[in-house]
Amino acid sequence: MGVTSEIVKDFKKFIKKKGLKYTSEREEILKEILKSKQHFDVDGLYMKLRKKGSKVSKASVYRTIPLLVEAGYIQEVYKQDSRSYYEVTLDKLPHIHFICIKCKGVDEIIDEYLVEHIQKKAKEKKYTPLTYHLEIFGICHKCKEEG
Amino acid sequence: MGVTSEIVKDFKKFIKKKGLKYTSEREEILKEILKSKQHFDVDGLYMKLRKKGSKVSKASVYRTIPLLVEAGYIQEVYKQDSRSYYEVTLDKLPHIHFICIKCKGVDEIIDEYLVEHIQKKAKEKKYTPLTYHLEIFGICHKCKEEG
DNA sequence: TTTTATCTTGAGAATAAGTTTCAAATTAAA
DNA sequence: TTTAATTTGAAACTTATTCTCAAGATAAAA
Repeated sequence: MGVTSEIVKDFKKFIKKKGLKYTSEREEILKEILKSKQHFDVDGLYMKLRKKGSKVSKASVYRTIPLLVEAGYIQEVYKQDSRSYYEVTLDKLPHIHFICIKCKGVDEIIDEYLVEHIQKKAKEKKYTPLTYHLEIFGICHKCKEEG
Repeated sequence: MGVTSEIVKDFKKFIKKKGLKYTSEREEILKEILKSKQHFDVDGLYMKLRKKGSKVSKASVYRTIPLLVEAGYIQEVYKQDSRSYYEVTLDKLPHIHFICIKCKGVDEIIDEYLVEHIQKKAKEKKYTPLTYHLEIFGICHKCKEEG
């Protein structure tokens, strides 16, 4: 059994546990998302589904995403121009985004130390963390050299 | 001369340098923002101005904020429900924001350990960090208990 | 299988933050 | 002043996301 079907099975269990109903639309959306290897937004995801003949509505995409976030399969990684971008949570490691204020370039690293640190801090505050962003705004090496 | 009038003077210089015109609206908005001791959003700031009799428009508030960000007096700290929140840039210490997705409450802590850690990571990437924010979206203790 | 209660769906309307438009007002240099 | 350029307020516009609701799907129970 592949990783995808494993996740699909778990998602079904998750949906049931919440007293919700497992639908083909929810499964379709999850499967399409699992194929994405990069950041995605609702519009792009919806387009991809439509192109392959899916009849799923944009409203359903919007409704399914919070479930997938809650289940831990995806997470919001950043917002840009009032649009949210998500990615598949392969591991639970948060990304650090280095955003250069000059060239607008985004560099991304994964930081294992941060995971534990955030879990610890959240515990101190009695928070249940679902997703988190760390953005560092600054100047990249290249722009620094160019003055 | 107080800190505020010092900043106002600098802002005027900044505006002039950009070839723009220094207006009473821009000064009014800056002064009101400098009074804020917490996060603020455009709507709240606009309300405060109106309550004290200001005739400034919301459009002008929206137009002035990017200038103040560029000048370095304020920074965006997080976005929630497609609304941006800002704060006065007093020090460069990063805050950790715990944002409850249910009650919308924001809890803030300052984490000195994180400062060093980020400096280290930035150095590895040859980045010159200017400011950074860590936002943790989740569910607070109170909302968790309430189900 | 049929019933029944509940949930979900699609389509489009509604919402709301932020942007844009434009004529009138303001700025500031000459 | 005069004049050219910028800014303003008000309202229209844009657009991501949410909401509404009737019709359809799900699943537990009969």
